[in-house]
Amino acid sequence: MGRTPCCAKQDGMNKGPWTALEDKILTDYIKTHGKGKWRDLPIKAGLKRCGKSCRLRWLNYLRPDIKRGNISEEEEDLIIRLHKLLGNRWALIAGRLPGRTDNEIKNYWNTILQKKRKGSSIKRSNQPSSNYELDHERKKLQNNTKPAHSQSITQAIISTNTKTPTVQRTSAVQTEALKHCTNINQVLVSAHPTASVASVQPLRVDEFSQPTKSALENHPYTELDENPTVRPMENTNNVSSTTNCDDEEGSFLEKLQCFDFDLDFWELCNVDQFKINGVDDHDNCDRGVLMEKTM
DNA sequence: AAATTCTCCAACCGCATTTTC
DNA sequence: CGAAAATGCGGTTGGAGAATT
Repeated sequence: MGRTPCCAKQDGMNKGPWTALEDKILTDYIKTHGKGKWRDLPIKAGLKRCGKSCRLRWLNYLRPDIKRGNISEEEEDLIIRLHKLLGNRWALIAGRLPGRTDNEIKNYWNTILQKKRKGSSIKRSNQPSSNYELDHERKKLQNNTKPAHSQSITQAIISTNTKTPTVQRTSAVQTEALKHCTNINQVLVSAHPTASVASVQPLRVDEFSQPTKSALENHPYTELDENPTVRPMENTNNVSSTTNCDDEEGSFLEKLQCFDFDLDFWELCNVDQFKINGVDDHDNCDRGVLMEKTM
C-alpha cells in the first residue's frame, strides 16, 4: 500500500529520553488544545519529536492520572488473572487497572512476574506440570479466599466491552469476545489439575467452531471418556435458532466453545455465570458478547 | 576501585486496525 | 468501496543504575 513511515527520519528530530522542557511543552500543549491529532501535534507545539513519540510520552508518563511503581498485591493478582485470561493483551489488561499503562504492565510482567515464575518452577522442579499462575490460583483455592479486590475477571471483561464507544462497532466487540473466549480455553488448560501448560498447545476454538474430533482426542487433558472436564458439544447447530439470546443465560460458553467446565475452572476465573447479550441477527447472537456477570 | 554483568523500564519500531476522504 | 492517513498495540531494544565479581 506504500505508506510513508509515521516517524519519517528527519534531520534535527529528537530521539531517546525526553527532557524536562519537552515534557513541559507537550503537557502545556495538550492542556490547552487537548490530545489527539498526534501527527500534527509536534509541529504545532514546536517539538522536534514524531507524533508517535509524543503520544507514547503522554500516555505512558505525562498524563495526570498516571500511577507509577509500587504495584500492589491486588493489582498483581489482577494482572495474573487477566493475563491468564487474555494473554499478552496489555492494553486490555491495563484498561482494568486504573492509572496503569500497558507498557508498565508489560514491563512488570516481563521482569518481575517472569522472574517469579522461573523461581517457582525451580522450586517445584519435580513437578514440571506446575507454573507460577497455577500455583498462585491453587493457593487461593486451597485457602478458599477470594482476592481482596472486588473486581473479577469477568467484570473486567464486561467493562472493557461496555467501554466500547457509544456507536458500537459490533464486529469489533464480537472480535474481542472471541479473543476472550479463545483465551478462556487457555485458562482451561492451565487450570486442569494435571495440565502441563508449558508442554502443550491449548486447544484452540477459533471462531467459536467446534473443535475437531482429532484435536480433542489428541489433547491430553480432555479425557473424554473417564473424566469429561472438557467434552465436545454434540450439536452446535441447536443454538443458532434463537433470536432472544438473553433466554440462553448461563449457557454462554457451552454455546461458544462447545465445552463444559468443571467447578475449579469457574472458581479459578472467579466467574459464576455469563449472560448473552442479544444482538441483531442470529449469527451475531450465536457469537454473543460477554456482558454481565451475575454474582 | 574498576570492570563486568544484571535489572529495569522508557522509548522505539513495525505491523494491525480503525478512521477519513 | 478502496486507498491513505491516523491511531493503537505488542515485541524488542538500549541505556542508566544497581549488583556482583
